[in-house]
Amino acid sequence: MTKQRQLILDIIRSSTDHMTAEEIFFEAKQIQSSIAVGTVYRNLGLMAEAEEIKRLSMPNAPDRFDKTTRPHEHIICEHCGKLSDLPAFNLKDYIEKQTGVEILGYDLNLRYVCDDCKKIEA
Amino acid sequence: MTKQRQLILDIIRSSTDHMTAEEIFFEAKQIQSSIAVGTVYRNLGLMAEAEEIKRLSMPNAPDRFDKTTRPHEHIICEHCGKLSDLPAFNLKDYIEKQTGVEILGYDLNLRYVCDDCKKIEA
DNA sequence: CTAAATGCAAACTATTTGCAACGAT
DNA sequence: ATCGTTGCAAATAGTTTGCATTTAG
Repeated sequence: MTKQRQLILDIIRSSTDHMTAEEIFFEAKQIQSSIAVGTVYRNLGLMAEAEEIKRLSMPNAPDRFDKTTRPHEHIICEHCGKLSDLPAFNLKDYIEKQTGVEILGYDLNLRYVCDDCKKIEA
Repeated sequence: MTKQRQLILDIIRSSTDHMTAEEIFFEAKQIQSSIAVGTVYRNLGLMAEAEEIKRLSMPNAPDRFDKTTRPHEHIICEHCGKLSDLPAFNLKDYIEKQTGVEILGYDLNLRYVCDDCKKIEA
């Protein structure tokens, strides 16, 4: 656990958002200006692998990193792009029951229009 | 409808697989060697937009293109990487019931171990 | 005829990697 | 001393774009 890795982890843990590697890199630079982008990517990969954080892959967008590793879902507003958490709702069981296939895991991104954008639309 | 666009569409429609842009490009080259990679990407984007085909975004992998636009799911073997179709099972309704949120759409990738790989493992 | 699409090449975004120097044990 | 990690820079993968030329309607 180097100070760079600790710094990256602290940034993710203290963020309310799901940050991209680039965002994490810029925040890290504020604190340790010598930090390299490669170091950020390397540590994000390692920590995701070790399941200390979770990597979120979004279609046609940079990966984001989630401090919460316990199960929950993600939903993205098609208007403003805001990404929010949704409590887990046992999707794995439902899918296994419906398909009869043993699911090891899944990646899910839900799309909607958030309340703020709905107001603007109306 | 140019001959390039028709060619790309024919390749997708006649494939059993979910091809990447690169794979489509190479197949197209066999038939029209002058075709440019930019043309392939441009047409794939336009046809996905027009919902003549469907773009599949997989984590850490190039996009794939699906001739089938009617609802169904995708499942990937963690061992051999084989991507298969799964019949639709009303996931949107289930999610809307569970979350109380109106879902416009979703991207889902399921992970499992396919039968062939299970045999090899055992 | 003319607007749209092509081919080509260069640009771009996100990410990975090789390597010499550095740092923790 | 040693082995993993860093910083740096160059490389890579996938995709997009500007522009002069060609083509479809």
